[in-house]
Amino acid sequence: MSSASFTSLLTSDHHSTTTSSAVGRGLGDRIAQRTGSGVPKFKSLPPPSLPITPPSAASPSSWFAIPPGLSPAELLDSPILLSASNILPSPTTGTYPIQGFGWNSSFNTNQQEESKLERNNFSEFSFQTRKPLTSYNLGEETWNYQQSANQNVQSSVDKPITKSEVKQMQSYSPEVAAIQKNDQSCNAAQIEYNHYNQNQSSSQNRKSDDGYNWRKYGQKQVKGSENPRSYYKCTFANCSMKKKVEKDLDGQITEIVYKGNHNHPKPQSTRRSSSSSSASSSVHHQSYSAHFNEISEQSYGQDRIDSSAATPDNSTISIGDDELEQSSQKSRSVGDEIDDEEPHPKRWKCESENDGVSTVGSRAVREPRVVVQTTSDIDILDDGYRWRKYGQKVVKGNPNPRSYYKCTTAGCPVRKHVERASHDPRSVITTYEGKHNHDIPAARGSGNGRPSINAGAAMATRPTPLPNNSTYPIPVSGLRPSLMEPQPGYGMGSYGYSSFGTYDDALFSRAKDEPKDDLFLESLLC
DNA sequence: ATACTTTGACCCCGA
DNA sequence: TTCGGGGTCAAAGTA
Repeated sequence: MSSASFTSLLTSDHHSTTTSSAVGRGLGDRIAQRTGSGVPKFKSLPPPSLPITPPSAASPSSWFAIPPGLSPAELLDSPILLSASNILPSPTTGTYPIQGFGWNSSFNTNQQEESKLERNNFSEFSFQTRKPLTSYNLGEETWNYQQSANQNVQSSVDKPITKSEVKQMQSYSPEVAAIQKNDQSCNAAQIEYNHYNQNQSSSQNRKSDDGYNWRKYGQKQVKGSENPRSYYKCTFANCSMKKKVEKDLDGQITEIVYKGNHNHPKPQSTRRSSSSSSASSSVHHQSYSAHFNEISEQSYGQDRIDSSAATPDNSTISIGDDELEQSSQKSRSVGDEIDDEEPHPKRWKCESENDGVSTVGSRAVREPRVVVQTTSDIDILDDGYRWRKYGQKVVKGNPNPRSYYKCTTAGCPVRKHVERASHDPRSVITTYEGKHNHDIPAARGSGNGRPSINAGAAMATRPTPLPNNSTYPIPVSGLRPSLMEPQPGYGMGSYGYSSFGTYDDALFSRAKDEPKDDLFLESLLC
């Protein structure tokens, strides 16, 4: 949970043994062993990921941009996999998008490819490299980090991670588990979407198959969208978990927003999926689903449920299985229906505000935006301060909701709001109001300021503080504020920035929208 | 009879 | 202060 743990994990490339040693023969060790380097566990872990693009809607090209002459198989072995293009910060948290490591290919994969996937557990990482990797060179330090991530992922590809390894990691490395938690929440949320869609299309089930029982308590037509929004509460006694689901006119989910936390284990399924086609995929899915545990465990999982049958020992592994399996099944089953013609990628978002890890990405229409809001509504967001979300609204002239945050430090007047730009849905504008009258708070449970992966790179790209009430649309990509170390005095100013759904988008949007930081831009484009 | 969904109305909060 | 809209309630409807 602690951001410091996050930091340490991600900066421990060459020191990973300090933590991995405790993991025993866990994933980290094995990867480190194979790579000869440490394992930044967070990124080396199987990608959490969301992006289970419904094949029926998503163009493969939206996930794969395989250079001419290269085959997917070659790409699997290519070090450019999981490039920075996949690592996109959240507009609010600035944290890396889990979907950057998306499993898209996994879920878009046909059965022929499946054997490969089974051999290479992590071959389902997203290949969302729409532009040459060089475009994403954000500077040496950042790049090094990415390389490190790539290496580790590559290593993962080389050797599947076993369920036991996953469990070991979870058991012995709480930091990893904490990080994974966020990832999985996103992953699982996306999975849920697919699962949901699957059931919708097949049986018109109205119940979402995230493993929990939900009671619909309202539906509303929200402004700025033709899609009705349904409100659900978890039916478990005293559980505060809610979710909002928006569907388009076709009944496809376009957005899922989770809020709160389940205060109970996921109810045990009373109907296990017995889909035959996925024994194998289930196996390989176990590997990564188990990596990213808690939220997913809380929020998503097995199919039909019986609330009364909740089990405390609710294995993440088993939880993930059905969803992954089924989403995978669906992907396979409709793989031929992939729509290459979707002209306008639609945003999706997955974030766990509570833990400061979120994802933002671009995907094809019909993929839901998935947001996970945990109960505290307080978090260390992108800038190192703690924010309490106090509102959200769709404002006039912009169909996109604006999140409103207050700094949680007593007496501090600073507020900010975040919204996706109406003129360019790929960009998110954060506007700060006021000045912090205090230093950046220490991260919870740690002496460090906030989640940080690469302080050096972060500092090199950190936006210049702006005057009050500023709106400063610059891409978060590369800035990765949440990865930045606190800087004395930084918090005394205010600034804003915007982020973009895809790395390449960010680059070009930045070029267009943010001409101020030429050096930064150059570093991106060189 | 029970469980769940639908839907109109109301409340609250932020613009 | 007003207004609009998101979120919620709860009665009615449905399976």
